[in-house]
Amino acid sequence: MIAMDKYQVARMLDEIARYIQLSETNPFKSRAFERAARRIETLERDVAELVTSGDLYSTPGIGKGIGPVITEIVTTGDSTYLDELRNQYPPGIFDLLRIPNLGLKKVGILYEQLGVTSIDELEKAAKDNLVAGLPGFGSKTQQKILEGVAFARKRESQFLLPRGIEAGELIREQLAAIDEVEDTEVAGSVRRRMEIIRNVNVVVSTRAPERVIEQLPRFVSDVEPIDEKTVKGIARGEMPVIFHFTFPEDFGLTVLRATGGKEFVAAFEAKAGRKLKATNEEQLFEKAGIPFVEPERREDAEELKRKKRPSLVHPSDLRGTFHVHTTYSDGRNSVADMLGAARDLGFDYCGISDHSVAAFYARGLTPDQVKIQQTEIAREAKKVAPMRVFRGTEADILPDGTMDYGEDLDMFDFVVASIHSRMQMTEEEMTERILRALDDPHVTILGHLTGRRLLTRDGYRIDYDRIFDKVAERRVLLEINGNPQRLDVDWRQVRNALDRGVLFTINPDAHSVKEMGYVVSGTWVARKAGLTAKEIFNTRPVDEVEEWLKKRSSPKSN
DNA sequence: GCCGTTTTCGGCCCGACTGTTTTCAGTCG
Repeated sequence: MIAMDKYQVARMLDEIARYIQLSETNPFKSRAFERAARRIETLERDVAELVTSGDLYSTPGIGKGIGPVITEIVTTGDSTYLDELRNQYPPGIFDLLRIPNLGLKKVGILYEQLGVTSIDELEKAAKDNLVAGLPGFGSKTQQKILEGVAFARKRESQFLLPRGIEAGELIREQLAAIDEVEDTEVAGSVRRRMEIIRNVNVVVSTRAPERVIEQLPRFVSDVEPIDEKTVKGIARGEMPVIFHFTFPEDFGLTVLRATGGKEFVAAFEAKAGRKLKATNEEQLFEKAGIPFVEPERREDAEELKRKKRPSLVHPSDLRGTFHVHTTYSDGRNSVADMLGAARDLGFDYCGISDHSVAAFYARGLTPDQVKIQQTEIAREAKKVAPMRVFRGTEADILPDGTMDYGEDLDMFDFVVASIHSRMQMTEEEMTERILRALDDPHVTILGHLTGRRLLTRDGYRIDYDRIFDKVAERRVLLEINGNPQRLDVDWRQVRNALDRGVLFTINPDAHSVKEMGYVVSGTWVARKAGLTAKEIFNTRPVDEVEEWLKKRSSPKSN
């Protein structure tokens, strides 16, 4: 028996489902595989044991078609069915899904009829006017495809921050193992924790740069010099890495310059007055007589003008969090697993909030299902005591601004109000919609303010001033959504919100145990905006939080 | 492909939007 965990099995079933969608006209066959994947994924027992015990076929959604596929995967680690499907299509066919409004059906047609297997080939076909004549396609679709190709190309040179952090730290470790390297630092936009980056900057302190440069091809490809102190390379075939070489006595200044931003560095150097020798940045600031400025606060020179430096919020300040999904809706892990993850983070409290019934696509819960979940939460809460557990929901703000669940929201300790539908309203309509939701006394937290998906789609347009004023007036918490694809609210808007009296909460919007770590990415936003612990609700002690939530859920106080 | 006190075939399936159609298919959240 090969050791396959349930997630590996589910991934293979999902891949089969995608291939079926490409080729089959019957949408229900692919959906059956997806359903089976979800079933396996949310299994409370070992998938291998399910197979050996013979209970596989009494599992809902698994019959004589999918059952043997799962059995083969679990016993051999492979699927001949999946291999056949893979052989029918070119590798990389799913790359085409990066074009907006291209789904599996259209990709299937493009491949079958025109032999299109890549974005380049798609662009050529569209330019040759071959796409417009296909069934289900027309001239507008062809035009949109060309726009989509341009969109995807632009995105190819941009990356979400975690990719840069991972690449930078890996290279840093590898460099540190070289004898001639005395010190290293990841700098640039990665160190400033910009949400979207174009490259990774690494500063290398050494007496023998040429000896280090010789070894760079071990970590990156396409190594080429930019100038005598700077070398460029490509990590993992996609991420540009810029190496800044320096002697140890100039390490401090080189790190500062390579970290940026331009405006900050210029103001710093003007203030320092001369080129300072320093083996690290702290020493550099000290010699310049300038209190240290955290890298996140260096987008402009404002911080240099300030007399007092705020102590930026740190992940260790967080004592708990809200907005955590479970297998009851679209999360990948059980209530017990998610609470365990919160406890492992050292939290004193955790709020569970699955989707509401209107979020059909995310398997939102009916009120009856909520009752069942709350019974389970109560049971699991005992096991993680003294950590406290709050029973919440991420309820949809409906298009008219009323809240999903209506008066049934009384069932919850807290309510995250979010928009998941009808996102193309005008700014005025969207603002009114959110303002109305904020007037509902059940609402505790306003979730992912703009609904943006970084590198994928812009958020909906809203009147920030009016919404922040209402959030403050209603004493609703404004979520800082820590999912690196969202990081919503944008850090550039935070100061405005703060000035209007808004209180924040850093939430992971976790859909798995691993994503509980998104509370850390949430602090990136807070820190870039200059927030301290006192402006973040979930740095408060659990008794205070419980009291606050109780007050909010009794309508009289509102 | 799965399912069935409406059981072996026909239904499964939310709702808005877009572009393609001339009544609907594909995409998205």
